[in-house]
Amino acid sequence: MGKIETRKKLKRRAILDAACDVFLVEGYVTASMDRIAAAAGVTKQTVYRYFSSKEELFGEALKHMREAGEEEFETHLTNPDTRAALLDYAVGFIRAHLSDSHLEVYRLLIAEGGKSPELTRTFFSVGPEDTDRELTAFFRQRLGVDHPETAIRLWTAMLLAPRNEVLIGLPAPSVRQVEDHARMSLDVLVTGMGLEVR
Amino acid sequence: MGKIETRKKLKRRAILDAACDVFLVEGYVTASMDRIAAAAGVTKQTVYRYFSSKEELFGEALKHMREAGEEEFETHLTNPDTRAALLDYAVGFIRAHLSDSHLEVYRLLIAEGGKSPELTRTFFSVGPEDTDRELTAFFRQRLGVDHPETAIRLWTAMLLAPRNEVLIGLPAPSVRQVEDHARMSLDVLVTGMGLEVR
DNA sequence: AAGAAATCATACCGAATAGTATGATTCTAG
DNA sequence: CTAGAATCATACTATTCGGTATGATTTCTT
Repeated sequence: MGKIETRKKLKRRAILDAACDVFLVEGYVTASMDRIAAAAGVTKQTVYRYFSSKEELFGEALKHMREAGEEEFETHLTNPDTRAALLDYAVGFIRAHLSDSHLEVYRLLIAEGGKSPELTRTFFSVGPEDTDRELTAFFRQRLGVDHPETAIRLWTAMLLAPRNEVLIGLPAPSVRQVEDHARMSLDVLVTGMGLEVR
Repeated sequence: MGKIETRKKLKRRAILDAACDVFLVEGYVTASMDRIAAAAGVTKQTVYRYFSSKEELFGEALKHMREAGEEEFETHLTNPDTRAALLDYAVGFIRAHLSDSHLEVYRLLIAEGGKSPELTRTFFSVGPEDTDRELTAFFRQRLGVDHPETAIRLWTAMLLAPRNEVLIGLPAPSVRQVEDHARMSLDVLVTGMGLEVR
């Protein structure tokens, strides 16, 4: 019983997967429902049985991406060695933001975000919230910073430098360069903000 | 004599101006040659007399934007007060990158840059080069930093935080917030890198 | 096995678009 | 003033795309 239910869910997933692929590669405007249907191994009518319009499919595909793309580099924050915890977190953060999937999603959202800001806002407002909370707690408890928002903001900005460079066509940094950059950013943050890393 | 030459140049400029406007607002795919022609107060055939295809027009429009959008916040670097020079430079830098025109160009390039990386690369490789050279010289001469690349990279990254936030739909910072952010970034840089601001 | 739901294959509609064609009209050069 | 150009106005072609319609076929339920 309920066999058709699971089949339905599978079809839905297949369509969403295909939609993500096609949207990420081609962008919202260029991607066609025919191509998405073909990529899902499904007829266009089937696509329309699950999603009433291209716009709705796009929105659901974005949700799908977010759910699929959740990373957990905040686990590093449990390391008792404070400096190692921060360094590992930083490297994980940078690497995640340099991954193809992250870059593609970011490109897509920035591109389409000009016309529908709510979309961009809702997308970005959900993902990082947990991580942000954990990081804030870490700064408070382990570094003794009462209001760590500024420190986190500046640190994050420094960590995102490689991603922003890659976005404008510069070559991706090597593993070694990522580590160096993480170390450097952490040092500047710690010294610059007068933090005590015991 | 040569009256027709100037008329030709004016028409060309008018078309390029219109193309920039339309491309920036609608994006490459959505923008139509009909609308661009209309915005330029010109027939589509006239557009095609000057530019052989939409793609060529897009490339020329990008060049046009770059030439039109050159800012000179590096003039602040001549201020004999070192700290004031850096602070004014920072504020100018942030404000420029928060302007609508900058944001729009950035969005357009990031969006279209996924498919044609050379375009993005060439666009960004020309503009900031002068500014970068002056800033490098400043760090060397006035701050005594032999290899200021890292410092400049981290500083720039911090300064770009507001722009990246605006890009993902967060509200634009006030004038006061921009100044505070510039001050904070400068302090963290100076202290963090152990620079001597005399 | 039989009826119902989902899916397929295919064709179609209306709108939009890049690019071309043509003939009339305006502007410039000599 | 006149010849040649640039431009205009308009229409056309071929294609693409979002979305719908239809009738056949497969898949699940009972």
